[in-house]
Amino acid sequence: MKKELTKVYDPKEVEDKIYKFWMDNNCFRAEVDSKKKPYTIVIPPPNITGQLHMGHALDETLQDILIRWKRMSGYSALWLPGTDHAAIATEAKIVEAMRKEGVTKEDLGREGFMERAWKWKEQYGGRIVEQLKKLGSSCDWSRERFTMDEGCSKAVKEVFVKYYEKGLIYRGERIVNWCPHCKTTLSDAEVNYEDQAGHFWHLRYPLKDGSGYVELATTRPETLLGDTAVAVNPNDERYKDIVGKMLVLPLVGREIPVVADEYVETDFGTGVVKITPAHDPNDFEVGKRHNLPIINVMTDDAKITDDYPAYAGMDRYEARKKIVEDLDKGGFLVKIEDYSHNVGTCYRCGTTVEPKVSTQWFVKMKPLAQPAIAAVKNGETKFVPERFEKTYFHWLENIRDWCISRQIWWGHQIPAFYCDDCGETVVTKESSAVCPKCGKPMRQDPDTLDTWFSSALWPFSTLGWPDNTEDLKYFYPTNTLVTGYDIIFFWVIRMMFSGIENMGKPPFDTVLIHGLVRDSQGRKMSKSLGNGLDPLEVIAQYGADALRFMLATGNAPGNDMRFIEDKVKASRNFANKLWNASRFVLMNLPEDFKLTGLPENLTAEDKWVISKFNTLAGEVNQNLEAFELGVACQKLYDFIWDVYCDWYIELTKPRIQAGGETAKTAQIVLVWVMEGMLKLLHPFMPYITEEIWSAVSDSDKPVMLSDFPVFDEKLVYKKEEEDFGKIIDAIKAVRNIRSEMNVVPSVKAQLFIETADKDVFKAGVMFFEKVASASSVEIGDSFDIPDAVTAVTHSARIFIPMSELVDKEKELARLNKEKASVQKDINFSQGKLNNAGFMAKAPEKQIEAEKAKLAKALEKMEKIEQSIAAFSK
RNA sequence: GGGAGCAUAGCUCAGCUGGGAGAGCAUCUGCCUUACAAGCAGAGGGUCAUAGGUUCGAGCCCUAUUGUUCCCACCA
Repeated sequence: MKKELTKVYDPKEVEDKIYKFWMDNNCFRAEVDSKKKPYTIVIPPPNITGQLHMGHALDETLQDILIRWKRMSGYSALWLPGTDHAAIATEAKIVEAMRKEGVTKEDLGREGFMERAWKWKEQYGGRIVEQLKKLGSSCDWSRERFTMDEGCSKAVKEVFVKYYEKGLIYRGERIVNWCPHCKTTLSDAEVNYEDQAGHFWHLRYPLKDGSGYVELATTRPETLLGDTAVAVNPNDERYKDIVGKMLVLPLVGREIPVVADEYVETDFGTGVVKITPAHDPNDFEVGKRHNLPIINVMTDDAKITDDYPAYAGMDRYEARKKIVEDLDKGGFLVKIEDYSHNVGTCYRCGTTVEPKVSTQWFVKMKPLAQPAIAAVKNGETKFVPERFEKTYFHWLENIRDWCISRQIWWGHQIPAFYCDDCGETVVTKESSAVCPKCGKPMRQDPDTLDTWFSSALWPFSTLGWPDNTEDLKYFYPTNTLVTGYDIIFFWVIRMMFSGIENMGKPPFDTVLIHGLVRDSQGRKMSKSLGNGLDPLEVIAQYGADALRFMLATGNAPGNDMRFIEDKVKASRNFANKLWNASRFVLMNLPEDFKLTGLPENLTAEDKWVISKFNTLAGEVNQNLEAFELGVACQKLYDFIWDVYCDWYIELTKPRIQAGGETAKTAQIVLVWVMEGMLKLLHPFMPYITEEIWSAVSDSDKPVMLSDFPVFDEKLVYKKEEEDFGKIIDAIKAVRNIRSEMNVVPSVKAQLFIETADKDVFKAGVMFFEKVASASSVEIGDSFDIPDAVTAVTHSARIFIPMSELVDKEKELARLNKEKASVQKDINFSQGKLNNAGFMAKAPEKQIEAEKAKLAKALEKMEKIEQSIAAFSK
């Protein structure tokens, strides 16, 4: 029944096969099951345009670890997958592809374009999904969703209409962020600010009455065309007299007033600001306060309009050059300074954003933000790590209305209809509308919604909302949202208020935030730097388990991490180690072996390893509960490598050789602990654990559906752990001395163990022979062996008679050095125990531990002194 | 201008609610010991950025400083 495993673990041979096995057996499917508690994660839907990158790999790994753990812990665990239509990004990609064929959007028309876009989606939208599978992601693919599928679209319309009716969505003329390249508006979150080197042009505008000039400075001289005022601070004595006077706008000749506004800072520049309400957010506000006209001077692609023939058709930067030239010629240019300032750019294409006044749809944020703030304040939803709550609060407390209309076609078309005759507006879930006033068919708003409008609904739209489905009732609110700190603004916040507003409950109880995966030098991975590492290539080389384990290990929540190939190698080696351990176990089992349970006749080392395993199980659960996945990884690594492989397996070798009952027991414990390790490790390394499980376990269930081990009071063997620790200490002491003396393992030596724990050590004799190179072992109350080296532990003195190798002086020096070290320990412990403050205030447990330490040290000291005395004779 | 993170072994990083500092890699010394050389056994290496403070006790808590990274913000 047990099958042979190859000598080296080859992930390529295993991964696809195992994934198919899981899929074929419907292992990822989560059912609505009233007998179980639900545990839900919705995937941050990757863009259909996307390629899997390391950020995804980290994100998916963390989610898969959690979902597999919960699934094994008896929850009905749903990991709901899907993709995002990524409005602007996708449209840009399609348009680009069309451009290469010489086709434009206009050529195809809206319907033709959409048809093409859907085709593109069918062709490429599944690619990222297939890539996710390579990681081992245990998503319930039967529930896969897409932000533009029928259900999500229905949810979007429902929400839009509801918000509109509640006054939470409105249409209005505002200044918005406009990308002249993508030719669409952007939300505030989609604008990146970067410091750019520029100039400060000092200009002067003549007073109409000819009494002189006003000097001001600007970073954007081309906006002069749209100036409708000049502003000064009302308290600025210098300009008191000219407030209310008229100026003549250079080059244009328009007459504009000087207004007084608090917004102007007296001590910046000349204390005079030109006001261009159509092309600057602040100026727009000033304009509103002073009832200034709004003059748009640019087209959608940021060229000067035909209203200014001298500059018409010029790009804004060309126009800037020309205008400065003309100003200079006209004597309006005073000076040019170098200046660096913050410029908003499009998050997608990097083009400098042009603030622009236009009529758009907005979500009123204040009423939505308040409950979202409250939900985190009162602990309904918590962030891990907690510090990200500050970011969350700060953003929500300062939020402005959300511009949601986009001038592109790929997305959810805004469900608003206009009557071209009477101007009536109707917002409806229906796909067409007739004007309630004039009875004529209405025209739908051509704009589409911000892509985040639909992702905001993801935690409930994917569960069937607005229908009250079984899924929705059972799985909502979801539990853990796992995402990078870089999209808290875009997504987490919007899901929070959407969930609260539409479902009455926040969409998740925990937001687990992770950092970025950087390259080995700490730089952000990016296409332009070409330093991105393809997770699929890493998987091909080292295996998905190795990549996952590397990403999960040593990564604290919220912190960035570097991708270091050596770490992947270390994880790969770990997988191989486990693989070989399982090979050892398998090749030492009888044909008819069947694991039934732990037998009565466990030895000290059996109980030692079982007890340690039990501790591990408890800790791993605790760590996962606290989202300390990296710590859990480390503990698993240490146990499997050090405790199980380096110690326990070695200890079973002499027993298996001996045969009989002790061999049988060893075999059972080997398999029992192995199965437990496979279960504990499975969420982290799903493939290899499943593969080994299929060879080792008699269970008819895959390991991914087995029960996750938990701490078990019955498996605590304190006494045996301690006893066996004495043997380990002694073995280490012997090895240490032999190694220091450069004695090769093939040279065996007699050991005489002087100890009060004779029974404990008697049980360990074969181990000294096997792993401490002993030719024979004698145990007694006291020995007197001249010219022997002594290894000393707190529980034993071990004589190693190797007179030909012993250098008396060196040996004395070694013993004295050890004595000094133990003396230090004694002093330290005594110092503490003699400290009245410590004795009075430290917890009882701490004091007991200190006393125990001191006792051990004193025992050891006594033995060292005996050895020194004997040796000095 | 506001806010946050980070600073621990040569390198990359862990270190949970404060109880004598850990891992991987690298270095050094031995070992092909029939699961594994992607391995085994040992060793060396840290004033936990600096200065104060709280505490019986500080890598961990508080304050300041320095360096560094990032986020937010309408100074034209």
